[in-house]
Amino acid sequence: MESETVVRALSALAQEHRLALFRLLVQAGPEGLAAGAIAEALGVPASSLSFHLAQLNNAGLIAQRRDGRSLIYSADYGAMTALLGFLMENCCGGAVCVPAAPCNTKDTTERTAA
Amino acid sequence: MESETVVRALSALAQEHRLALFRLLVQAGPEGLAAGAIAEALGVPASSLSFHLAQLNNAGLIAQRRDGRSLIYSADYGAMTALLGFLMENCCGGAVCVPAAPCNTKDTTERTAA
DNA sequence: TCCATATTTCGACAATTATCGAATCACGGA
DNA sequence: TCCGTGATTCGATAATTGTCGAAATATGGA
Repeated sequence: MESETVVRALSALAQEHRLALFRLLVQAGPEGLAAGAIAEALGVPASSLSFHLAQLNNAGLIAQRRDGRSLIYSADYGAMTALLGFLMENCCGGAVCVPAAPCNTKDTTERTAA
Repeated sequence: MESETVVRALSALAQEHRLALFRLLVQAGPEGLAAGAIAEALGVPASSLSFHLAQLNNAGLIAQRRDGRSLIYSADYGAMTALLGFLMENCCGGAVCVPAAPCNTKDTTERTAA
């Protein structure tokens, strides 16, 4: 995982609305939520939400799929796992002290084993 | 751990120089590094570095102590652990799937067990 | 085809952030 | 006390980010 990728992911999460949004999706599970439902849950105007969704999507933290007229967003657990792994990777002088795979979800992306 | 605290911590890490700086301190261990040594290692002007150190310090991610004329900075493993714990806390529908205590270091601050 | 709905893109503006030289502060040694 | 060094604060500037209404795009149904 590259440093630039990590910075983008951290930047994406480093904002009240987006942090709340991401956590909402994490809790919603793989089924995800429609953009409209998220906007209502967070009390954010649609255009603002769209901006934040784009940020998270660009950072690779969430996935997008279409269902009829709705766009469904869901958290990418694999990306989150990779991020946490990176942050821990040099903890205690280079030894990974915790298995960097918190959840037994089928990762949608690479696992960055190296 | 409050959402605002988390955002501040993530914001602090969401910057190339600060991410590199924090990781440098994490690798340096509890002994830490003097500001000057960090500036040289990262190739950043002293005043710029001071700004970034203040950000990380304000976010509670690093600790500061004085040794003669030098100010020594070191990573706060407890804060990092708390942050990772928060990010995982609602993973998989509310169950913490990994013990949120990656390292066997004596935490310098509170452990936020709750 | 035409309309209604779901969502994004555009555009303009306010607010925050990063940068870094110069000035200032803090400490130790002579 | 006075000087030198390590580090921070100040101040000005450039760049990035967040906000949200209005307009545009995409899709399904009549």
